Amino acid sequence: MLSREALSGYDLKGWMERPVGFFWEARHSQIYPELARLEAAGMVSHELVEQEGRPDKKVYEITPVGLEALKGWVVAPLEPRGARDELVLKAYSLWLADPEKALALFREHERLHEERLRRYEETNAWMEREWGDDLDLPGSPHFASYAALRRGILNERGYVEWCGWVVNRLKAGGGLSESG
Amino acid sequence: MLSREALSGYDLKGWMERPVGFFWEARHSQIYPELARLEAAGMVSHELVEQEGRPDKKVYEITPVGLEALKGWVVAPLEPRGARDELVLKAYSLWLADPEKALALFREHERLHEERLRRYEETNAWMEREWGDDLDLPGSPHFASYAALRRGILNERGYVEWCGWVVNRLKAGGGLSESG
DNA sequence: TAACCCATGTAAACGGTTACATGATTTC
DNA sequence: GAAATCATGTAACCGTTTACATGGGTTA
Repeated sequence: MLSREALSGYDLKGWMERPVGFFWEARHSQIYPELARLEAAGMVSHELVEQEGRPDKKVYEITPVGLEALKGWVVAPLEPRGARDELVLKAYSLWLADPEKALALFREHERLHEERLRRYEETNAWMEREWGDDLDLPGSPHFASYAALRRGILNERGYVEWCGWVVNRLKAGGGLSESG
Repeated sequence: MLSREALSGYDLKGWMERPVGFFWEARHSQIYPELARLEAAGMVSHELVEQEGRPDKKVYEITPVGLEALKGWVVAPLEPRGARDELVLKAYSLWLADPEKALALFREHERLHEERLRRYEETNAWMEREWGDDLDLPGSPHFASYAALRRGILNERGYVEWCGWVVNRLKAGGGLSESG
């Protein structure tokens, strides 16, 4: 985020909510110590900006050292972490569940992911309208934002489809495995 | 897992690798203390099984108390955690990357997820062949395993598609945002 | 004889969350 | 008068990972 523009800890927290929150999140209690740590490592530096009518803020920018480190990290090899999705974990124990309650749970999550998908697709449309040709240029930050969003959309689509599938099976469902 | 059959810590570790590892993972260093904790809480109990030619083992089974707790947990509400996918995080900084190296990274992950997808689909075919009609019964553990696997498949499909999309953009890519 | 499987644990470190803590300004 | 926004931090806790630790049996 700091490679795109200079931001305060509070700004970073805000970015975490909307565009970046689609694929990463962090609380302010993680952000502030991390900024201090990065500054001690020479990756970022800050400037105190005095404001009127609101608290002063520390605006951070990335240093040349930090930028080089970031560039290295981007293309560094990465072994994919094993997935950890609690709803899928619940699905694995679904055979033990009260069918009514299970149905409600999966319907709720279907709705939730449909809502997310809708928001992502709105953002997608906004990006295409607003940023147009930049989205074809891999050297543009707009392209990078768009790429991250695309992943979110495909993920949510799959999730909605899956929840729908589970809901249908539960609705049709023949009760327990042996009894009628 | 213990609600399906009685297992040792080592067995649980094994299950984590193949069928369960598709959606959850845990190291043995987490499993053993957790079993002890669950036993202290009355959720599971163990029996020492002596073996010849190999170390003795502790076989754990779920208690009635544990089973009730599990049934409650399955249908308990769950607020979805924000996604944390490091490759998507890298994608967000892709505009800073050496295009050659970025291409290699995403090609590698495309391959990796294609491979996973293939394995999942093989397992899927195996389940349909082997378990047949059980897969329609929400009260059957086979149905639950199948449901969890379905999520993995949809996820991998989306991932492969996304990596392919990024690779294509990088191949076509017009270099930096302003220069030629 | 080296590597791998079976089998079970502990200790230190790390990343992240929740809760604690403060306080002025603006909006409802 | 209450709630939300702006703004920054710390402390305790918790789940997880990495590394440490042991040791017999089997397979290549």
